[in-house]
Amino acid sequence: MTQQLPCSQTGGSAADYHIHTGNCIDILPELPEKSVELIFADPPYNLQLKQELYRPNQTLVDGVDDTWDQFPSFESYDEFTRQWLSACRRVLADDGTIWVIGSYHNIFRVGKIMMDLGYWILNDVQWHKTNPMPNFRGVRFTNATETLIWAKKSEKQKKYTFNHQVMKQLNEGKQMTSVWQIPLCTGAERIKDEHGKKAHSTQKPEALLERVILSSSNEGDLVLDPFLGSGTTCAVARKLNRRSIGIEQEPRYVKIAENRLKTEGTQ
Amino acid sequence: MTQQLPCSQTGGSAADYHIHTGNCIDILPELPEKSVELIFADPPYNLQLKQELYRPNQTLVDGVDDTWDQFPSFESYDEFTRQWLSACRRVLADDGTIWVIGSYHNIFRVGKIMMDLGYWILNDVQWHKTNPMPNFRGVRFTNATETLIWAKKSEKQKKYTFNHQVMKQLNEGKQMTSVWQIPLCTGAERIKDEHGKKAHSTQKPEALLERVILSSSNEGDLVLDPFLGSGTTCAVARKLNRRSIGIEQEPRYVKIAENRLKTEGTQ
DNA sequence: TATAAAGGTGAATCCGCAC
DNA sequence: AGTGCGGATTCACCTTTAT
Repeated sequence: MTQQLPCSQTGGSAADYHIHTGNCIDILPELPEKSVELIFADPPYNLQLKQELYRPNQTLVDGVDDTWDQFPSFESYDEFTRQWLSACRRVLADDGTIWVIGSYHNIFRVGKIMMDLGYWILNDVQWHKTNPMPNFRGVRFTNATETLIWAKKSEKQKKYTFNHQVMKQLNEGKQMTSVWQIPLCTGAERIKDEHGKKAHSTQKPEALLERVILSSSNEGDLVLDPFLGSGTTCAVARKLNRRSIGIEQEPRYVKIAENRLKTEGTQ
Repeated sequence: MTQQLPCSQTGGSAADYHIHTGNCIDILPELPEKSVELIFADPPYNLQLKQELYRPNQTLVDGVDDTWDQFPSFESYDEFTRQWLSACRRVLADDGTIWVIGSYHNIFRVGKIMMDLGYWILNDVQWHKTNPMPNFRGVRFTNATETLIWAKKSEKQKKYTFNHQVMKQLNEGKQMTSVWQIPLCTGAERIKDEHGKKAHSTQKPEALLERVILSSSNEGDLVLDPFLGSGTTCAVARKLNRRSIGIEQEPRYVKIAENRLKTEGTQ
């Protein structure tokens, strides 16, 4: 079934990747049930954009609609969140886990909906940015973290992958905690466009994905990213000998990701 | 109106405190509207601990099994949360702010409801515990944080207190970030009962409250804690010359708090 | 008295399999 | 679903006891 969808793919090795162009809410139902061992999701939290794209009854929003209550963007964002999280839960294997990253703008809504859908939280990991953007006006605390929710599919789920010893080794022989000190993705790792500007506004550091993938999947496992963006998940998955599927709606990001994987693959 | 409620109180100074015995959902409606400059709330987390946990040396972990932390369902917890947060919003001054602390068990639900009620999040501060309890079985990451949501009353609110320079001074001259490294409340600071056991299962460190109160209130301001517990908020508020109101449902905790304030007051 | 060793403990959603 | 058993599993800090 996957092959019927428009996608770029490699073939043959234990680190194959597929990239699908489109909305994950449309594409995920075409993937086989329970076929994915690990999901990493970095969903958008641009409420304004989402309000333009979705509403609870699935129709497109065009202009002012006075049937909205006082929190239209929250409601539409919640509906969007419920849909992609539900679609992810269908393709997640019964012994799989999911990671979702977000900031205080969206992570509370996302976490609440994950709980409502039956996901069972294992940890809330804090990505502690060692070089955060300062709050120039001094009106708040410098926002130095993003939150990753790590969850299994259900409360009753017995089996899931956690490579405790691998994490311990990455932490000087001591048990890894839920606080990960990792710098922002900058410098050579940050992908630039033809004008030298950053090609993607929220490119995640590979070090972050390395911890996610190493801790909660094994070699040969299939990893899914429903909001692939610049392709970090597929790139790190391949480096660590995991298979991967990426889904990305914006053709320009798909191009960036494909080029990144092609380039890095020849290195 | 406050005086008509059963409460213990001091009189006269800029650091007066009042402690009310009862459920904050019942008591808050009796307090004047918009009368409080700062709220710190440490509500039940609804931990849902379902079994006993032993350390590797076979000793039993003294978990939080208090009945006040038990809720029959997410829905009932959400309804409870909506009620106390609404009641708090009524008594909060139009230029005031609120802090709510929680863990991954509850903070996503709390944050979502805060947003729905119109609160506008300023920061999600991470209390990074320097000495957390390890994950003894090695099946998850050591849970090393609790989350504090700091919010103003509404998106449109222009004024609120943030003592940027005070925070900067507490951080070696550098802008304070949203990650606070503070140890657990242990040792002499931890209040013990007559048997030498911890008097409250979730007593917060004074260092945490100091940052909260110093950053977002001024001397003479009125601080409210709707879940006073062992009285840390009132104790720190008095030390920092803030007036305070504490509400606590459990008579045994009220006694502890009153005794703590009486004792410390004579020092 | 000083130093070392031993013991206690913290908001925790903490095992997996065979029978 | 309940029981029993083999096996893997812990960090920082404070207090108490021992040398």
